[in-house]
Amino acid sequence: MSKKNSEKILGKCVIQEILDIIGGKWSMSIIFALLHGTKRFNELQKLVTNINTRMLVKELKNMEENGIVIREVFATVPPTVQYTLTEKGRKLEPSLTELFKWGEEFVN
Amino acid sequence: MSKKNSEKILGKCVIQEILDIIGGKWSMSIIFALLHGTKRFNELQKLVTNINTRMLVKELKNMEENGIVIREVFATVPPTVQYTLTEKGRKLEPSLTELFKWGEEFVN
DNA sequence: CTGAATCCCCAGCGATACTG
DNA sequence: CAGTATCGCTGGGGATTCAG
Repeated sequence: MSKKNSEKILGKCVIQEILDIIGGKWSMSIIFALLHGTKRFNELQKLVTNINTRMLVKELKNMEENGIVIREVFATVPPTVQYTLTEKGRKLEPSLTELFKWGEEFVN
Repeated sequence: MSKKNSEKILGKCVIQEILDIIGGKWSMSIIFALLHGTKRFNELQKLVTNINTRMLVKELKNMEENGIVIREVFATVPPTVQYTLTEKGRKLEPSLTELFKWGEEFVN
């Protein structure tokens, strides 16, 4: 990492903005779950261990506003809602992969 | 990312443990600052914009307990304390670099 | 099935003043 | 210089219930 970049990070606080988007307790887990493809609300709740309805709704809404996921509603009975990662969301995969590699090596 | 890995992440909540270590508001900024080498408490406070004494102390202590940084005290007058990234800490650089690349491309 | 609405709690964070 | 010690807040997060 160049010195120029580190100045940007610390000076303009890019990190803070990044954390606003994916720093939530469940954001990264949700993104992970969506990396394998579109999921329904229901499926996400099962995949992301211990998350409750309220937080899942909240994080998904937040992620939608930040252009990380796309929300598609189908007027069926019962209702069906699908969540899909956007390009912006999918491009987080390298970051998450690196973090995960680090976790595997050093956590515990 | 393999399906096997994603199960580990979501099932055993590795992400949560990672976020416990580097999910704090200032942790990543501090690590960034330390990537260029050992820094004194004083220097860190100048480099990490807008952080206050209490939080800097707290994060550094937390990072020390998690084996991210090493704290060295010199019995000089006035006192000198140096903080240095450990191997474990330095190996976070790829993750931070990826996150930063993403931020540069998509934030704003 | 997919949320919206409430209520509530506490941990994370900030500001400031003080000390060896 | 490098922290401690207090005080206070606010908002992130949890549990639960209701609704279309």
